[in-house]
Amino acid sequence: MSEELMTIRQMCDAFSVTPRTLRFYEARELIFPERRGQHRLYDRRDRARLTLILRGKRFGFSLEEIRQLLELYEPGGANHAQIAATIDVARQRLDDMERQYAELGEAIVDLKAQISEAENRLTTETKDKLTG
Amino acid sequence: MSEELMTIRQMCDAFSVTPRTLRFYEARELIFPERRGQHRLYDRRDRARLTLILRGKRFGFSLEEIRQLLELYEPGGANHAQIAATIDVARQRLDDMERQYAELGEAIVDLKAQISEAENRLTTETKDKLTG
DNA sequence: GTCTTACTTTACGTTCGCGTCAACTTTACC
DNA sequence: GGTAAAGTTGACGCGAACGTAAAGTAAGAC
Repeated sequence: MSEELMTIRQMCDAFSVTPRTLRFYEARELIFPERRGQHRLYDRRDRARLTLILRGKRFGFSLEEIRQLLELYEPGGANHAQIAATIDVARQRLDDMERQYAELGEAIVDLKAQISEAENRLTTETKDKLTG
Repeated sequence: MSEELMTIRQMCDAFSVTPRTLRFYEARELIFPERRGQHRLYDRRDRARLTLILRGKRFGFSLEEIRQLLELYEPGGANHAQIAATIDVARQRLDDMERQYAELGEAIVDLKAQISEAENRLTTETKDKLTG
């Protein structure tokens, strides 16, 4: 267990996904588990990538966008031009994320206000009944 | 023009959506334009709702979730129990949004670090070529 | 050895959020 | 009143991200 390999079931339990999902991500070339015979085995690297995949999904990125971003987290392999291209992609995503961050902050403030306003309506309505 | 009514085309141009999209939102009961004869006419309220719809979509909410949230922004009509239920939904959404906000902040820091690291790899590679 | 259990591939099905015709009706303009 | 522009209602199509059933394999338990 020098590499802390996990079976597909252990992965599913750990990350709350289904086997279908993991195989789907593999088909889309987002993760590359080893094969011991026919079975898949996931190592630390696969788990790190899956964490990033699930995070990306929560932010509304498509699997293809996530795949491109993951290249940025890979140490070697790509050539100069590829790295540069990936950086460009990443910078655009970063812009999107920062815009989304700001907007989300506003929306939170907004929603909070709406909630307390609605709460006031409730208590006021109650008071009306009591004093009416 | 006391209510600043807009045709579907004007709406599409103003919000960068297609007529199909607006009719789809109407079918899902997210907006309720008036009818002048057969044609739809959108007022200030419809535009406000559409703004919230598009914002919600950017945050990854489904149209059904958005529909529920929109009830919160509606002044009258609902009864006590309905308002209370809507507030519950809203609070859960708010939790999600705040979690997402925090996580997005981390992801931004993370991605920035990855980008500058990748940039360093580029410049280092260049230096290697120059000094090699 | 066979039974169970975990895993595999293949492949068709499903939901969401619209796109894209097709066929009609209005409305605007001359 | 004819015609073009804008709008209308179906209805089917489509890509993304899986769900799900079918059928096969491989390894350990007894």
